[in-house]
Amino acid sequence: MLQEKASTVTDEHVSRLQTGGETDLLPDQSRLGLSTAPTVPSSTEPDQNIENIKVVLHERELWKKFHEAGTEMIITKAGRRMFPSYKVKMTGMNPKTKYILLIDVVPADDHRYKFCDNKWMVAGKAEPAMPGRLYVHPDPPATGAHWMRQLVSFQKLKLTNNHLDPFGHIILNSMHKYQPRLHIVKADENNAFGSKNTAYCTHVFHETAFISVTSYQNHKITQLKIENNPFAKGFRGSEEGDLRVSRLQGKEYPVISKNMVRQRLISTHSHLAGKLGAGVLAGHPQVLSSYQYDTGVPLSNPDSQDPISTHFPQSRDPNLLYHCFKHRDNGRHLELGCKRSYLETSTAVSDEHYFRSPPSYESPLLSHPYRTEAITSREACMYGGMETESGSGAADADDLTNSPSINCNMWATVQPYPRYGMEGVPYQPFTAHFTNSATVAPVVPHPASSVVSRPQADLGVYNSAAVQRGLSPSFPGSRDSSGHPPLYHRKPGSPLLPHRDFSSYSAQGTISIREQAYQYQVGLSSTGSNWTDS
DNA sequence: TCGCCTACCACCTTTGAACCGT
DNA sequence: AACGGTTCAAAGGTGGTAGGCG
Repeated sequence: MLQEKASTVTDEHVSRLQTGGETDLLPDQSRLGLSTAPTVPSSTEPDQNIENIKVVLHERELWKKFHEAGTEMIITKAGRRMFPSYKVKMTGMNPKTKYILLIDVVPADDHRYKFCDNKWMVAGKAEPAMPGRLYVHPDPPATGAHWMRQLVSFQKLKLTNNHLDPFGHIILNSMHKYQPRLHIVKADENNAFGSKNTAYCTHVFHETAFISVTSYQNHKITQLKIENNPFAKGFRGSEEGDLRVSRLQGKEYPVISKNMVRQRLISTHSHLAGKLGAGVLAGHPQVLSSYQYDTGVPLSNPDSQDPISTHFPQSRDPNLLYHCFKHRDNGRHLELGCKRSYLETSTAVSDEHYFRSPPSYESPLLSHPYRTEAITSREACMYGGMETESGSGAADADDLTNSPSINCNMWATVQPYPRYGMEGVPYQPFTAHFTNSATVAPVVPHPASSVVSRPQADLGVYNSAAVQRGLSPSFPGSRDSSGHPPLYHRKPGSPLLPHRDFSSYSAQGTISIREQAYQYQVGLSSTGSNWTDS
C-alpha cells in the first residue's frame, strides 16, 4: 500500500523534475541552514514521509565563516577529521520509523584548484575521482525519535588522500572542491536497508563545501581552525590578546603565537644544530621575517565584496540541494522527490560555467553501482565517541536494541569518473539504485565513462549480500532462525564488533581510470572474508 | 625551481580505567 | 555490593615545519 503511494509520488516528482520542477524549499529555510525535502501532496501520511524530514545544520554560523574564507579540509594518509564537524538537528521524522544516516562527499565540480594570490583559482581539470565512499553514522538504524532526540554528529568522519585506504575513510583528491551530502534512509523492518521500497532523501548544505588540501593554504582558514577547534588550542596565542591585538592593528596575517615561535625555534634549532652546530639564535629574525613575508601579502583584492566567490571561484552551489528518491521493485530507478541538479540554477551568470562544461557528477550513492565494505578498525568505525556527542548513549534502549546493527559500516562505491574531454555530455540525472539483490537493475554505462556494464552492486546489494555475508563472521550467507543476518543480532552488552566485508561485489569488465584503486578494491572483495583486523 | 606531500613534533582534548568515599 | 565522583595515564586530534619527491 505504501509502495503504491510511493509510486504515485515518484511519478509526480519525476514529472516535476522533467519540467524543471522547483523545490519547496523556502528562502528562509535556506538562510537558516535548514534543509528539507519537498512536501508530497499526494501522500496520505504527510508527517511520516521521509520527504518531510527537516535537517538543520548545527553551527551554521561557524560553517559560514569558513565558507566565506574558503573552507579547507586537511586530508592525510591516516585520515583527518573534518572541522567544523558535520552535525545536524533532525525534525519531522516518524518517531517510530527506523532510519539510517549516511554522508558522502562528492566532487563539487571538475576542476583542480591552486591557491594563488590569496585566493583559490582553477588550475586545470580534476583528477579522476576517488572511489566514492559512504560514511554511515555509527549508531545502528534507530527510530526517528532517537535521531531527533539530540544532535546527530558525524565528527568522526575522516578524510584521506590514500587511494588504498583500508580504513574506510572517505577518499579525496587534494586541491579539489567537494560537497558533503547527508542521506537519510528509511530502514526496512525486515531488511533494514535497501529493500524493495527503500526510501531516502538527500540534504546538502552549501556551506559545507570545501577544498581538500594536505596543508592549509589560506591563513584565514588556519586561524579559524585554531580559534575554534579545541584540539588546536596549543596553537592559540598563549596570551589572550594576541589575536585581538592583530585585529586592532588591522593585520590580516596571523599573529605568531608563542607556541608557533617556540616550535619554529625548536625546529630551527634542531635543524641548524645538526647542520651548523652553532648560531641558533641567528636564525630567529630570519624565521620571523620569513613568516611575515609569507603572510604579509595584502589580502584585499579587487573582488573582495564577494568573499565567497573570491575564495571559491565558480561556486555553483545553490543554497540547498536536496534529492528524494524512492526505488521501485521493478528495477527502474525513479525519483521521488524533486531534485535540483547542478545545472538547475537561478542565475545564468554564476552558473554559466556549468552549462558550458556540464560535469557528470552523478551521485555515487544514487547513480553508480555499489560495492560494500564493512569496516573493521576502530578508527574506521569511529563509534563510541559519537554516542557521547550525539547522546545516543542515553537513547532509549528500545530505539537501538531491536535495530539491525550495521554499525561501523562504510559503503564504498566505485564511481566511474567521466573521462576528460567530455564537454557536451549532457548532465546525467541522479538515479536511485536502491535495489533488492534479487532485482538487479540494468546498469546503463555512463556515457562518459569507460566502465563496462557490470552487475549491480548497490545499496540493495549491501543489504542483501553484504550484510548477509560479509558482515557476519559466519560468512557466507548464513541467517539465523529469524531470517535476519547474524550481524543483526549481537549479544546484549557486547561491544559492537567491527566487521569488514569486501566480498559482496565483484566487477566485470574494466575501468580504465583509477584502475589501480579500483582493482585494489576488487582485490579486497575477493579476499574480503579473510580480512582480519590489524 | 616550484608545488605538493609526508613524517614528525609538541601541545592539547578526550576517553576510560582505577581508585576512593559514601 | 553498588553507585557516583575524582584522578590520571593513554590515546588520539591539532597545526607547524623540514625535507622529500616529481
